[in-house]
Amino acid sequence: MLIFLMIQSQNLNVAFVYFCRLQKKEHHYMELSKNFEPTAIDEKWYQHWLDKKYFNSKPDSREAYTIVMPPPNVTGILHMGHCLNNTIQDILIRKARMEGKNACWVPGTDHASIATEAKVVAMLRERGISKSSLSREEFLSYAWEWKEKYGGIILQQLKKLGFSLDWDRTSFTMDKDYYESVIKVFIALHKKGVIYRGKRMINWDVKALTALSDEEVIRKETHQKLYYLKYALSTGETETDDGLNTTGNFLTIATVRPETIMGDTAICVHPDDERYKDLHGKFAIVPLINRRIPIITDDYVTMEFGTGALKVTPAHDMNDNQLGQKHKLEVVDIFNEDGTLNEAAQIYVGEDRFAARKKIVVELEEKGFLLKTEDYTSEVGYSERTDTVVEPRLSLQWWLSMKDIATPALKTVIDEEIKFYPPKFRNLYRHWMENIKDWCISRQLWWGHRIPAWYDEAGRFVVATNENEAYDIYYEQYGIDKAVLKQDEDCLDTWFSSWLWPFEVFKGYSNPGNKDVSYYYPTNTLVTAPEIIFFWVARMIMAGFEFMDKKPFDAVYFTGIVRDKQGRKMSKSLGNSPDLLALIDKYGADAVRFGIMIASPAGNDLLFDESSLEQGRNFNNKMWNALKLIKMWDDRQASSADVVGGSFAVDWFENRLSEVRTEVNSLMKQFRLSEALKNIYSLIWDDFCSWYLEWVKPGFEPPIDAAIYKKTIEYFTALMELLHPFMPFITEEIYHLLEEREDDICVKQSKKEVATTAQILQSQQDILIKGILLKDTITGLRDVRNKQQVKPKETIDLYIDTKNKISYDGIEGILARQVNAKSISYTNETIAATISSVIGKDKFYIKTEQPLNTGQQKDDLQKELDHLKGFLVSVEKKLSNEKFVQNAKAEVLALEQKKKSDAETKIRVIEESLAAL
RNA sequence: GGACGGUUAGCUCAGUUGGUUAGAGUACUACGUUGACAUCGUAGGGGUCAUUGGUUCGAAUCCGAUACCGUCCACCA
Repeated sequence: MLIFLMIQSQNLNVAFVYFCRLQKKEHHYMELSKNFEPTAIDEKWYQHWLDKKYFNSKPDSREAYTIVMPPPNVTGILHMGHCLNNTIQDILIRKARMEGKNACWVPGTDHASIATEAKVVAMLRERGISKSSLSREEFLSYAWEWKEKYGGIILQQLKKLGFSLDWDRTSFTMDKDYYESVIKVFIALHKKGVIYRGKRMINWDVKALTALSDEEVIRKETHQKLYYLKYALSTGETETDDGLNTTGNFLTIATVRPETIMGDTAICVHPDDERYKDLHGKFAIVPLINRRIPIITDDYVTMEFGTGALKVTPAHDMNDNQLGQKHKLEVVDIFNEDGTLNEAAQIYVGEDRFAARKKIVVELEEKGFLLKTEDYTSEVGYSERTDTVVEPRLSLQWWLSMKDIATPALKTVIDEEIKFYPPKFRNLYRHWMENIKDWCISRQLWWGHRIPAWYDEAGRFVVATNENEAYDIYYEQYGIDKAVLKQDEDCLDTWFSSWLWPFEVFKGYSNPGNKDVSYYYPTNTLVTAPEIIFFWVARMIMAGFEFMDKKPFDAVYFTGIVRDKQGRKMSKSLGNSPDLLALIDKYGADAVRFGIMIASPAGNDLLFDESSLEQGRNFNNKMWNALKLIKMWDDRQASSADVVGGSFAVDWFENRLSEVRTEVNSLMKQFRLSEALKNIYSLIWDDFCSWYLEWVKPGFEPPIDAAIYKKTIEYFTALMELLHPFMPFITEEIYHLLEEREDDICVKQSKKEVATTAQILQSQQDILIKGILLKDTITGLRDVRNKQQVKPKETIDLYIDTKNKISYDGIEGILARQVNAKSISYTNETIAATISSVIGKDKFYIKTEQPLNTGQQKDDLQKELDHLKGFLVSVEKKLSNEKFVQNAKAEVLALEQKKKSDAETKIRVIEESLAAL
């Protein structure tokens, strides 16, 4: 229609030009989809980056920036924890890469002995094969088969999120070299005398049939019953007196584990407990099995708990065991390794411990030994891997003495040579390290690093790299050459291999001093979950000092725990973990990365909510549409006329950009990534899209100024660079769509920021301040229009009453356009028949065609007047306070005085307006 | 039982050495679709900063106590 009219008016030339622009617009519109469509774009760029080998790192003259990825279990599938963890690492790595560092991020997997062995056993069971029917070699070949098939799944899934890992360096804790290093480490520590064998109380997993370290035991509040049992008192007075005759009197004890009474070898009371004073040194008789046991005293016993009498079962309780050692008690082990009762129990032999508990309670009650039962809640240990109740058990295991190894590792964190973020974890670390216990490193499993110890038939053993060496050492040590040696069946705790990770991925132990390890080690940052601070972080620090003589990393960033909307920890058993791959399909990788980062405050847990992913997707679309807008502008017909004051917009944005860039850099140095992202988000959405683009947007008719167009492309590019570490795919795509480019944003070197916040020049400050004035004025006038129901399309005439006309220099054009004013003029007098409003210190009159609603205006002005008067009172109160004037700093005082005079000016202006109405 | 952390808008969080009558995102409300975007725009409402006592001219901020929540550690059967 417009074109038709133009032709009608014989303005043929203009019409023709306009028609061409329309065509061009149409063309661009077809080129770019309505919204950002991530799937194909993500795949395209990831492949491109791989083809270009951008993620591959080799030692060179640049500074290295190294991160070793915490290796996920080979059994793992991608979950929210991985996503959060690795997104953070990717952001740090990509940022470093763009800052000109040689960024190296090493991927890999952990063999996870218990978890993997459980998976393999389950797989075999499905095929109808039991583990016990297989030889070690047969089982391991199934396990490797399983690993080859499923062990890489998680790494493939990580690629979907765009992680810039150096895939050529992919490591596995059971790679040949790695395996050999673990064995060598064992031998070295054994030689040093810190690895030893010992029969001790350990946490036993009756399902996995293996020892667990303390850290692998999860304590959970558990509802139980406390049984009060009567033990008959024996007439016999001495140790040798074997009479089972009873005095007819009883002693009552309280226990939650009645099935262990067959293992009782004493009853213990507090020496000061008046109730039992006459029983010291006497004997009691265990119900049902009639074993006579001594009554001993120890101040370990709490008089107030239960009856104040404790049954002592040294084989089945950590504390009882210690008591037993102290008092040299007999140890009666009544359980098999699978948690069933053995011959020593005499009764219920072969029954499971919990089945036996039920039955024995019934029998005790029937025979009159059960006095009463109470409900009781206490913490019970469960196996982290199999979730069965852990059985304390005496067992011969391999141990690593920790005291000496821990010393330098503690010091380095206390001295902040290794920094923890957030720092609160330092205390936790210190406490654990100061109270460190020896580490049980053997596991009764096949999948893992086999303990390099060989035994003869007499139980004597040697530690050696291989069988031949074992025979040599054995001969040397015992002078026997005809012995038959058998290797230990057990393997090492998984963490005994992963504590070498930061240097062994560079073959730092197997090939000491090689080029890679000297270049990349110590690594820069470790990003991990606080749950494994003891399992892994602490031990890596120890290994670093023990084997490399250097700390493994400069900083540790502990991520939060990912929780669901209700604050519950995400877990498989709760089923509240979303399907990450489905989310990536739905929202795209960038949106997932955005969503998880924006919701992840530094040092806090992350409450995952899909709505933050939606926010990420919307952000993608916003940027996509900004791109479409810019592509519609045509720079070829540019004039140099600055029709709408675009040059102010250009200057202003330049300064905003540099301001935010400085802020972002500073936040990222402090690992405040979520806040950095918020700043970038707001810079793009608010400052760039909502303000800048609107300010430079050409009208329908005039083309955009060539210089402004060029600047706009430059700014958009800079924004994409800033955002790239967080959202790599869309930024790379837009980078290439903005202009024809040879290079990629992925490896683009960002400008070095020289200025710090303090160094921002006064002229820059002035521009930023003017920007604030402009925005406030626009917002204020739009508010007035809204309240007065002036239709958006309706133009106004604007009159400004200001003492400082110069402050509107260069922004009048933008202001007029943004508030749809057809004219702006200055005045010192009240303009009749207008809407008046006070914004900042200036007064505005708006002339419209609309009938005026003076009531509404009066209300608004009155409201503001009340607020200002209240404000003024508080300021005056402060200023009339002598002590304040005496004590406050000069700046503060000046500020208060300025506040006062500003408020007074505004009040006067508003009062004038009110009077005029 | 011990240690540490937290409590700010309906929700998720900022708030730098005490100094505008406390900010953001999201949710909410009103208005608005002709050309980047309704997955959007414009504007708005919303908080006794957990409670309480103190220090100070001045406290969300520093100190003490209380309550609640969380995490870790610990041997009360």
